[in-house]
Amino acid sequence: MSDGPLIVQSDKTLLLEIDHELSQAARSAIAPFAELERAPEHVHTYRITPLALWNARAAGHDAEQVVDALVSFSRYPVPQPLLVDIVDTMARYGRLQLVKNPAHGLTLVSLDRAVLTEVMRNKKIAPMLGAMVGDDTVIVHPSERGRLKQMLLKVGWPAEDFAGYVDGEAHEIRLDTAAGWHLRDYQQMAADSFWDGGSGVVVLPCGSGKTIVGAAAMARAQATTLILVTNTVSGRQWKRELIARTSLTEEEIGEYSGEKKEIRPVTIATYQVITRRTKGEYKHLELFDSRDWGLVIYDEVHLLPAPVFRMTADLQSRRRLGLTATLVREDGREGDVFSLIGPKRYDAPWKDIEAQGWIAPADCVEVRVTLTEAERMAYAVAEPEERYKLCSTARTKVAVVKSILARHEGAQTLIIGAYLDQLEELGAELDAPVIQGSTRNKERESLFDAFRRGEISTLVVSKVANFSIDLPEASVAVQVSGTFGSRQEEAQRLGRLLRPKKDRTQAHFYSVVSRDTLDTEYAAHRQRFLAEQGYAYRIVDADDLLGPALGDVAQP
DNA sequence: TAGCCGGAAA
DNA sequence: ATAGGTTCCGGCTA
Repeated sequence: MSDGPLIVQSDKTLLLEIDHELSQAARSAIAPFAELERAPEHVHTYRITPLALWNARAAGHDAEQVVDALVSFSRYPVPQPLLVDIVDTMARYGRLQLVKNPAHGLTLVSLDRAVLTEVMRNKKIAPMLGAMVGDDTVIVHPSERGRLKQMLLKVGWPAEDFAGYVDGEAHEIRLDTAAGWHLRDYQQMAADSFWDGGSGVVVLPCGSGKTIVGAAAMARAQATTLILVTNTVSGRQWKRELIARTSLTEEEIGEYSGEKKEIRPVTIATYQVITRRTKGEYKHLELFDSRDWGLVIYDEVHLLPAPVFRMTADLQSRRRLGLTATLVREDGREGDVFSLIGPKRYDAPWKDIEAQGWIAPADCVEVRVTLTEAERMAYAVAEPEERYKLCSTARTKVAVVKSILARHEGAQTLIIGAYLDQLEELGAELDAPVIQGSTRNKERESLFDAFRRGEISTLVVSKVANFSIDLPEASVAVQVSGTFGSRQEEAQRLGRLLRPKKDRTQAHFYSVVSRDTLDTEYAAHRQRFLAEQGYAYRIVDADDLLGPALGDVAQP
């Protein structure tokens, strides 16, 4: 095709022309194996990475499909060396296999003698391996299963793990569908492809019911389950949901958190509490050994802290399910998620779930604010480490936030920011309560409840809202500042709005950004993940907010 | 003695 | 690279 939307370059970047009529089709064709790097107005840049290719491979795509996607949407002839490289890279996945050998236990097998020899010679890998048995098989110490996979990925020969899992202690868990609900198609598919794959990650948008996918996995496993979550409040949401949707009762579910230390057939623990150390010793490792867990679920797997990676390396014989809305990590440890939790087993584009009506459509607007002369000058002379805070917390934003609120009078609105001073100021100006880290769990619950009941219409929240807090009624969010340029943060924040609304109306997400400053740069970086999911931000001048209603602003 | 609060740690 | 969130713990109050 000579007029396709895609330009394929030999440096492994793909340029996608957004205004082309086939751009959507091309986007979904390349999404399984390419990562979005830049998303300005007209041309988006994707990159083909080895990890993305291996994920595609684990998901059942073969090199032929990848090549076909590139060739059919490409405007110019696709560089032949790139195609060869894609075929070769994809062929690396699974050349080595971890297999349980009836006589020798865990083994690493390859029909390709040279590859096996190459990795056996590697100084870091050799100590994990035992004796050769036969031409193509080497013994692996079972305790090195996870670390070996990490290393093999690092040297470019990711192993496919066929060594299987222990069943764990049996425990009856059924989905309680009597109450007139059933698994949605994508939830069923996610649970099935996780189970068939053995271990791995399911990526679904915020608000699409990831907990239910976890419950479905538990019902498949029929075994005791350890669920790891980011904080106590989210753990309690899990518990409520499991009681409502499964045969599990209150007594069968334990909370292992800062406040309680219950260990039950299904135990929900916070990452914080298990990574807690006293005198350098991990205090709560007992949790992993206290029961013969058949399944470990990692909620918000994009936030998995380093010590949990280390512990997970020792849990390779247990089935592991990672759940997240945004697999991108800001620390570049995607490879460790791949080797220790498993490949991506299922993901659905946010826009597809939206089209099916399971999440609310969202209108994303970046509002550009012009700083006052004084603010601009303060920014100009500020030390580099002060600059971001200065521009993102500029007082001029307050009036803009007010005018946005005026436009959505009566809507349940969240004001989200990263700096507490700014949030306090906004709370005072808007006469709205502020929820931050120091807000006690009890008060949080009561404020969130009041918000859910509609008694409070505006809530100012700090990074506490980055985690899975369920606020189905929120339909407008105004972001006033963020952490660095965190893509997953932006996605989580938009995610607060995506539970479908009763009247099926759309959600509104505003990002208020100071013009001509770092704020704009970071905002652009944060938007990348959502841009990849097909959320097109409109940029609106703050002054225009005083003009015609936003919905009437002409599209560029 | 339970619950609340503020500070320290990682 | 920074600010902020989380948990734990010790002191205070009723």
